[in-house]
Amino acid sequence: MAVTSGPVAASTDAERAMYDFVDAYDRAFESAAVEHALSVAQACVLGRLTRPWGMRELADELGCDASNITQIVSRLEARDLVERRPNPDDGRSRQLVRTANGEAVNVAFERSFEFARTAMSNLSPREQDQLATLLRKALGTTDRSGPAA
Amino acid sequence: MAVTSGPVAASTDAERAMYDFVDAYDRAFESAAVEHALSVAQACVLGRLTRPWGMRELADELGCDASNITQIVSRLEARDLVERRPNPDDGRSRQLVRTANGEAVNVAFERSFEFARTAMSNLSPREQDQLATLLRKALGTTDRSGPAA
DNA sequence: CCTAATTGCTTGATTGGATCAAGCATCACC
DNA sequence: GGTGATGCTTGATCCAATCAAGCAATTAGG
Repeated sequence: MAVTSGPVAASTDAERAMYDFVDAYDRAFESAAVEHALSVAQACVLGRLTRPWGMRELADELGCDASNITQIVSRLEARDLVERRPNPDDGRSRQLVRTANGEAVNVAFERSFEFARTAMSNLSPREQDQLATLLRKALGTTDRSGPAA
Repeated sequence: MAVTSGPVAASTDAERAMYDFVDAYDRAFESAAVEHALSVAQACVLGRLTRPWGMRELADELGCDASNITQIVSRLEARDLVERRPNPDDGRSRQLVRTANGEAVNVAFERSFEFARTAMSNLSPREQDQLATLLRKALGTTDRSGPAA
């Protein structure tokens, strides 16, 4: 059930478009993960390791318990996708990094997860900018990209 | 780990906006579910029952095994949120409906899940239309709302 | 220094979600 | 009315998530 979205009652047309979009995104993510024998959670973790991360740090980033990260990482480590290194500056902490194997799998995963690229390729550059601006505005985020008025 | 999105490598600015948006959506959904002691999967199922559904039908809709639905529904039923009725037209099938209780919880859940409404309220009506059009175009869906040339 | 509190991570237990194989009841078709 | 499909459930297994507890290393105070 990759799907969080649903036919929430009394939604406007714009809201419906949002649901459909998020739904498609989530399904595409899960499907790409499964292609490479990863769970969603594992793909999430693997994807963040563009630099060494501490376990605690990852737990905070992903908004879950540290012990959850422990077990997910243990499974990734058992498959030689990540490595727990000692942190030279703090004996309690670990530095989590991708192995060469993990790099390769992550690259393959990102290639499979073509949702974003496909979606964008359906839009002109100008439309892409518009979309980014609208999404950020909808989120209430200060738009860091737009020419904004 | 409500989050499927992640800092996927080499993403453009527009892709980043997408990730952030989906991430925010998913987190909001889960958070609203938890507020009402529902899991994401339970909220998903409960939310679809605007009419009676068969178990098989639900499984297809949500893209999972029928036995998965069985257990989720069993938990919802144990909490008196849904009811399994016999299908008068087919003795094998069930008609899954919300109880009065389930209706109330679902309404409360939808009220809590204000993400869509909040997001839209940050946009003018014209911008909402634009966003819907762009999202549908990005999905490659035939836009059913737009003036679309 | 040396203790005490804090911090980072792990373990164990428990719950829920997801999938698969198997089974049972009902239906549909011939 | 027997055979095969269909709808749902059960049982087993694995993973994700959370909580309580614990250990080790660090930090803070005396």
